[in-house]
Amino acid sequence: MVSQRPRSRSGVGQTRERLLVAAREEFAARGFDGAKVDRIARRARINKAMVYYHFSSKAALYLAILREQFAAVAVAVSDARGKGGAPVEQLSRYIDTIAHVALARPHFPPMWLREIAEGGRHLDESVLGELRRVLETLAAILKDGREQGAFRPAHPFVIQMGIMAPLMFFVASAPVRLRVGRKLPPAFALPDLEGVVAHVKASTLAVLSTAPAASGSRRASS
Amino acid sequence: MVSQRPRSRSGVGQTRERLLVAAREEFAARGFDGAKVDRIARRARINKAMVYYHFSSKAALYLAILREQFAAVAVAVSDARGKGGAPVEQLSRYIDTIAHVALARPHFPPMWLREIAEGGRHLDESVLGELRRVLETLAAILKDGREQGAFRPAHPFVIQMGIMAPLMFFVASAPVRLRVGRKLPPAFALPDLEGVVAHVKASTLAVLSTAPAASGSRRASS
DNA sequence: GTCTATATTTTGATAGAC
DNA sequence: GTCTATCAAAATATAGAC
Repeated sequence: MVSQRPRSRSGVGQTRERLLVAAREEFAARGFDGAKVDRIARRARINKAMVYYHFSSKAALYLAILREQFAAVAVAVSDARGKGGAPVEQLSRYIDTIAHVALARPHFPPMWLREIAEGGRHLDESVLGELRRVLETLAAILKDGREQGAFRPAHPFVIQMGIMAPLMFFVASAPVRLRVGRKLPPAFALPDLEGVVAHVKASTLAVLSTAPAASGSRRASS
Repeated sequence: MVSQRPRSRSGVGQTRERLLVAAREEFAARGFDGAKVDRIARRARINKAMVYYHFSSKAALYLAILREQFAAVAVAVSDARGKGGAPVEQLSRYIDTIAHVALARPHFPPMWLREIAEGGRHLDESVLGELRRVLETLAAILKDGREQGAFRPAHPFVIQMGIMAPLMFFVASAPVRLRVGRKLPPAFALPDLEGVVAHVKASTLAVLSTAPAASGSRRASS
């Protein structure tokens, strides 16, 4: 089940990269069961046997990609927290970071949605660990805020849902939104991610904030 | 591609119901590609040939289930809106209704997440139509609120993400949350749906509201 | 309406030459 | 490291008897 990366570095070793890129696209677009090894190989312009040279199975390949994606998210939010600042600022940066990762790694949101739907059947301990790191980063921010009197008590899981879910959903739902929006009155002009980020920030901070909201200061959308 | 329901009503006609129940479970748990017709038949305690007697293909069966689920959501929110009341009340009821449907039909959230991830590949016009009805119901509530000066302008799509996404995500993520939470400090006691509903209501209303928030009146979680 | 085969294709995975 | 050829096991779908 492990990725058994060959240690020799002859040639550019570009094949493995192409394989990973192709697999990421295929898994994101079709899911684990919908993805076909043949198709991955074709996309990567390599032979199917090469897939099994680099990874012991389709499942191992999938897991490697999943792990890399979650690790990237965990590192990103951890780095963001490392920049310090007031709790409100940190939370805002946390949200920006999630949104940024979702944009920079467009395969992450669909894969994450699928894993949720799947009940996490493909998640092993290492991936769960990365997930925990993300949640712990958020929890630390909330704790700081509470101790400094800026935030009221709140459940990290709940806050995480309020942040992560709309962002993942929004990015992943682009194709569906296009199709639904096409037959809707023009007042429904499709929003952009920035609008969603602004909404998530405003709504999350409003719930957490202990300070009376300055009425009229926050935009709800673009 | 259509469900070609036989018109004869001899016997209790229970087979078809069992088939639908089994298929719903299988599709929700495994997705379209992961679901196997053999397994659906076994679960329904019928023969595989019976599946094809009732539905022309696996895809047609899947679509029938998807359509029924989305129609139920559309009807539920439409009914909820029909009960009238002030915009704030209506929006609150809209959120309750979505949460209630997600609980009453536990297969809906995972199927919805998967369809999003899939880019809506299996959604046909009839399903998209139901989806539009849901969005239009929300848009009508927001419009009322805006006209009555209770809500500030907001993008229906964005508001929909802020409501739908956390609820779907939360319900569907129960298994993953269990596994992640198991190794987290006890302060992370798992939240319940009510906590999420309260958060979604509070945060959405806070963003939309034109009235200064009464500081300290809203709980963020349970 | 229901079942027992069975046809046909696809798919994950491997053997073995180069 | 890379390819060709191929196996063995699923999986969708159908024929046809009862």
